[in-house]
Amino acid sequence: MLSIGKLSGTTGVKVPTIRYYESIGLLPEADRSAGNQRLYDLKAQERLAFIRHARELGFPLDCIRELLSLSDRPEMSCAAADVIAKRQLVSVRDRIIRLQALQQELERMLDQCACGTISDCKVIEVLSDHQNCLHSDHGEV
Amino acid sequence: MLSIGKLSGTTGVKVPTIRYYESIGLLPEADRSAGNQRLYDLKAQERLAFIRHARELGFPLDCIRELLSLSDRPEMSCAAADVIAKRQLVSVRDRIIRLQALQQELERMLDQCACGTISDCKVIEVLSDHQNCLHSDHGEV
DNA sequence: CCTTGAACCTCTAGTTGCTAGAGATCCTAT
DNA sequence: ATAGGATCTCTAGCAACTAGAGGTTCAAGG
Repeated sequence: MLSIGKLSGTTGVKVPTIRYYESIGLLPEADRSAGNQRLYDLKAQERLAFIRHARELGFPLDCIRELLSLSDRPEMSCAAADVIAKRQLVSVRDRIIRLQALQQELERMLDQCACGTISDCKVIEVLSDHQNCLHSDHGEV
Repeated sequence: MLSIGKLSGTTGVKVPTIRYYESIGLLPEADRSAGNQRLYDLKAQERLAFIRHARELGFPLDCIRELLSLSDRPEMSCAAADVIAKRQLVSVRDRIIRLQALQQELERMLDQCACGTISDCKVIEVLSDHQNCLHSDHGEV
């Protein structure tokens, strides 16, 4: 059985984050030592590693919650898991597209700037006047 | 002089967001009508458009605060504005790289999945076992 | 065995950039 | 004059944590 600190060490998830995951029910309530300190077994460790990996892949916590509950039902069809992953892929692709547009806009802005005074700074100018902008709608990134 | 609703209409920034910007000092306190309702002139409108455009380009509010204070000093060198924009460009590029790694990982995960039951679902498997993963560190996206 | 200090505990509050709602007031059009 | 939409202030909530206060427990060294 591992202490929360060791668990943190083996999974790379910070101690307060582990407690946070427990508090929102993503991890089950941990067993406690005589002195009320959390103790974790291998299963908890695997569950946390799963969460961490999914977080690294950008899945929001409620998707992870869903994926975890799916992984507890091995006999079910994996279509639901696929749907979640596909949704995530679409969102990642979308964010890439948007960010690439931003990148171009920022590059253009910087390329044009002769680096004189603020009054003829293209950075400020482009930001001030939407007409100078190639794109009309960026949306959230 | 425009009401907050009209200002919202012309700039595309939602009413509560405008009030929020005022509350955090990004916009100056607006003049008020006899009945205590906010009134905006052209200058306020321009300032808000600036903010909106910078937000669309992904600048965080404290960067925008800095850019706004720069734009108030037209005689200064625009080097500082360039630094902020370059920093933003670096961060955008970095996020693109990370997202592209995620995209590949998700694609690989989905490609491998034969869509049977959860027990042989590659999506769940990849998430469960970091060894199945091409990338070791994704960091925040 | 005792002490020291690191690790742990709970709890609250802060972060970023808003958004949603309650309950009251104002303004405009009929 | 009144109906309704728009505005006002204020609080609370969202994601996904992070930071800090103030107190307890554990493990290693003397």
